[in-house]
Amino acid sequence: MLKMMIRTTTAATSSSCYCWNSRGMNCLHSNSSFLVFVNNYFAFFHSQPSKPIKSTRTQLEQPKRDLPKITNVEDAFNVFDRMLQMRPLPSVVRFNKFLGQVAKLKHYSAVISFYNQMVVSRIGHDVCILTILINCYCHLNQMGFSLSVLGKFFKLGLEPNVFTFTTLINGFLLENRVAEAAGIFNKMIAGGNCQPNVVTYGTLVKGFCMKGNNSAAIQLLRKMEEGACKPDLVVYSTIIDSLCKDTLVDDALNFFSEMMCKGISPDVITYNSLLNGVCKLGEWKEAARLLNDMVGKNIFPDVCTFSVLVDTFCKEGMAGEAEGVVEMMIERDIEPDRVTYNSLMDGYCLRGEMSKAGKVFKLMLSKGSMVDVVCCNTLINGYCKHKMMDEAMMLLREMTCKGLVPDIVTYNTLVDSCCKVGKLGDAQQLFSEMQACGQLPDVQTYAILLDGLCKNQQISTAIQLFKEMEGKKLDADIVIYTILIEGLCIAEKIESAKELFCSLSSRGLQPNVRTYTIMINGLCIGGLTSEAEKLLIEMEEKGCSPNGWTYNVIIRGFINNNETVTVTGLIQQMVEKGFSADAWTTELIVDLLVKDKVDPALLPLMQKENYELNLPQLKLNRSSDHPNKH
DNA sequence: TTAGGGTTAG
Repeated sequence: MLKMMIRTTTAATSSSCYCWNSRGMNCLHSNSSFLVFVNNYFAFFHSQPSKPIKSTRTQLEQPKRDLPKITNVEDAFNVFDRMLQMRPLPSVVRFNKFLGQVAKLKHYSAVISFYNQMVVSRIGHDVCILTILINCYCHLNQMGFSLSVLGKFFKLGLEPNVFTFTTLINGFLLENRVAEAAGIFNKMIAGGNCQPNVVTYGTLVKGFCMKGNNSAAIQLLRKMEEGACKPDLVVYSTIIDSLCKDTLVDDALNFFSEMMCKGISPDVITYNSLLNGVCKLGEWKEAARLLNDMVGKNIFPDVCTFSVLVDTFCKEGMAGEAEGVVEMMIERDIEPDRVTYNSLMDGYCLRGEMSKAGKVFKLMLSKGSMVDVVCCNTLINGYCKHKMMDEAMMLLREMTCKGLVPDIVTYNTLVDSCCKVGKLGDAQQLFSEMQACGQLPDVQTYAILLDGLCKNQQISTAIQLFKEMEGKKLDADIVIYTILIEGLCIAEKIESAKELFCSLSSRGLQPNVRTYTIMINGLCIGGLTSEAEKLLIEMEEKGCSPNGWTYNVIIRGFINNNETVTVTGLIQQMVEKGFSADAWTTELIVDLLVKDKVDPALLPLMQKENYELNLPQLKLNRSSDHPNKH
């Protein structure tokens, strides 16, 4: 079905020339576009032996296997039952191998249940089995149980090894507890018996990267260089990936060169990180170079490489090209996975082609267990963005029927859209429902609902909700306070808005350009134009430069308060700073000029900005400017 | 037999 869909669309688009430069960067000419490169690349790829990676792996892995292959949890239960019935019972090592396989399939709860049955059946423990158990609790975010297993080591007289400690470090990192992870690492270094190895270092490097602390990660890599445990491909790739995610692609490429100079060869994962980094920046030439480089090194793209390309094409609004990539994957017998299809679906959503997005979703449904919460969220987000609330709500109900648990993203998306279409009751109902289902609202959920309430003139309910949020020990950030200040201004409670604004510094919060602009707008609405003007100066002094929206707001404020004397100076300031009046402000200014209420010296300024001084024309041009656009 | 890196959604 998808192939048919793909063929229909690509036929219409593949002959066109494309400019890949929606972000204004490194555009290739249409005749040498990245798309042409990708096509050439795949032509090369087609000439290569079929399925190079898959066949090699199978040949290598087959003879090693001494347990029946377990592909799902049902297999695991059957195999375990058979093992328990064997006499004599299989060795602990065999049970370990079995549990290791099940853990690799991410059936962590099943592993714990098997372990408990092993205890009942008096099958012995060893360091390995307890480490597997710790790993399972870690992945289930139950560090408390992981630590109690560690206690078991001492009770049984077993000594945790480097695997055990590395697993614990990883567990803390999974819970974002980097300091505790680093604590174990430091104890290992200080202890002497069990020194960290390259995997331990790699785990901690990942932890620092997760926290966005690239410099700590790099420092650790440098420390490794000084010692006996040298950084390997994984350590370098982790740092390269993190730098790419922070858009520091040049730094990432420097590490890439450094790594190769040390004789460490990159693999498909390293290239995928770099490719993703350059694609996100729109650096197509670099992307093409990297793909060429991979080919030159006989590194074959995998499903993730293709998914990055699909996602990039989709984000650029080139769903047709993304379909082409999916088709190439299918032709190459590389099965697109849920990430690939999800990106494609998102691409259709972005273009408003919701029926095509729905078709991809159905295709995924037909492939068994491919649909997960993320896929549902993507489609729900698409429906919401196009105000198809009924379809979005229907999908939420379908998710539950299919046993998928809607997460915080699902609810935040839906609550936000209900607020935006004015269905506040539905938004509040979803807010209650999510809590009843055990999904605790986060700061973003509160921000969404508070914004909805404030924009719909329900300030007292908003304040009540804000208090509820404080009671839950959720830290309100500047976004929350800005929403409340705006709500108070909308409710014409300017004094309360001012009070809240003034209290920000004592709460350790710094107003941003949005906060200042909203407060300036509120002051103008309340007729307090001189205070608004003071605030405009103050924000500049405090290092928060006003933007175009700020100037438009204050200029309109002065005009609406019939204080036209100051307007000329403000317009001059705005133009000097490279901002311009939006259609709404322009209309007000032109009106003043027509009525001869402002300095005619404004005329050249307005002409400088190329405004047509013609009212009907202005009305036609009037855009629906929104604060968020600035 | 046990531990670390890459692609998707608000």
